[in-house]
Amino acid sequence: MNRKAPVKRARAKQKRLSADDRRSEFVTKATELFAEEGFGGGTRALARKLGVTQPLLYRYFPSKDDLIKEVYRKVYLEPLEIGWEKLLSDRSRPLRVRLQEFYEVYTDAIFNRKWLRIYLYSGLKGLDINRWYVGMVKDKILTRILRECRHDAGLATQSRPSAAELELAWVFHGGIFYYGVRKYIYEAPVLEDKAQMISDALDIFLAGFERMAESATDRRRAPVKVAG
Amino acid sequence: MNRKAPVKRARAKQKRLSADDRRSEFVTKATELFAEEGFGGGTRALARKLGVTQPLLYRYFPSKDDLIKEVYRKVYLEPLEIGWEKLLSDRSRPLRVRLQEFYEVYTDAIFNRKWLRIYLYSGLKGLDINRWYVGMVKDKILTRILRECRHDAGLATQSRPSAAELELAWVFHGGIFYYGVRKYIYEAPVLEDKAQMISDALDIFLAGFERMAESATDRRRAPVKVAG
DNA sequence: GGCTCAGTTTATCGAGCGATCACCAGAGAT
DNA sequence: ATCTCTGGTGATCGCTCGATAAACTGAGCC
Repeated sequence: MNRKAPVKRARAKQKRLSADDRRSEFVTKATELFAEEGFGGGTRALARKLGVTQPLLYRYFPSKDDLIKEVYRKVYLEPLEIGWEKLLSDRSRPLRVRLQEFYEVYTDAIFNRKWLRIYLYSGLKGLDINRWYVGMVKDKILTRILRECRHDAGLATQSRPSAAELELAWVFHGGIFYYGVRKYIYEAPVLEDKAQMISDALDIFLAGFERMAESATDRRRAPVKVAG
Repeated sequence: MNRKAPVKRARAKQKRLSADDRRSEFVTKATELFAEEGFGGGTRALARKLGVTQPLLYRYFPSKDDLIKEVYRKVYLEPLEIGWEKLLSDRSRPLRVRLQEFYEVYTDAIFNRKWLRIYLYSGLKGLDINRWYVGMVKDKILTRILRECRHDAGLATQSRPSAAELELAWVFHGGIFYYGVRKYIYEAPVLEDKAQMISDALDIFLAGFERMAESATDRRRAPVKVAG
């Protein structure tokens, strides 16, 4: 399977890669191309990026759509490699520190032009994988964060967070996410210190959570349909 | 200029609209089409939506690109019709109330599938008009909000907000914006009471601003490069 | 050397795209 | 009734797209 060093490396014009290498090269360059041009990017432009001809693509993928699916898989699964559970749930460390570190590594993983653009393009296509990712963020990140917050505040542990809590977490999460969009999609000037931005966002989120927890039963304004 | 009621209305197949009507019909339907399909949407599909033939488009627009520009103009200028300045700067009303109302009418204007999708598509194309809009949000909304916040907190009025303040406001604004994205782009379930979401986001933003104002000089964590 | 097999290219197809041009048709003025 | 002006159509051009089929080529094996 693994091609073993063909001895004569670095030829002038290296053609004839191993099947595995060529295939992953297609996926990599396709990710770059689609990130810039959208999924309307052409197979000929892609081939040009690899220095090969266009029909070669069809030796490795039955259709352009299959290539796109592979790009999705790679992009969406990449940032999941970090050990989220451990980071967020390790109660031997202060909550504040855990959250700070989690969002630093999470944004390290997704705050780049390639990831964000592919994510937005696929979101606009309304694909299932996008919905899956959003659900994953909700279940694996936000719900977990809220559980830790409740524990930290000495509140009863709920199996699922309330809708209001979840929305609070979403607005917090979305605010951080939008920082990446401003920087890498809109290319607008942002506060360069990302860790500081996260820290400030955390400050107000945690303060907001405490406040919500304190006034859980005696909300100043009319409560809506919040259960309990 | 103004076509005067052609008397015989409501024909079975109303062809032959006035030039003005047909032109704006093209823009309207093109907005819908491009919102769904992206700007790669075809001129034939557009013509089909109007019930006319494709070459007719070129009686009204020199090229597809010109049509797209018109769509941009319409979409980006639409939400600007609200009287922002008055809403935000009317100091006879409590700040909290002003902010709540502003974000309610602002999100009423932009939280719909058409606007958000066109906005994201054009943002991905990296067009000048998008940068212009982001700068406008910064100057006309966030800067103004921060000025009112500083006034409300009894702080000295600055000509321009600090980078940290601005980032705080951006994260807040982005969090609200992302609510719209979740609802209309990702079509994910959201807390349906939009006003409540805004209210909660405002709570934590205002609390965060106060906190930042209080501890402006004696930050608990190591200050970074914040001026002053 | 000659065979084989896998990676690559050349040539090409049919469909769809944006755009152009000559022509058509119907309402209003005369 | 006829003319005219203009909104609208039919046919088509050149190009690019995704995809296919057949031919080519070079490394490994006998």
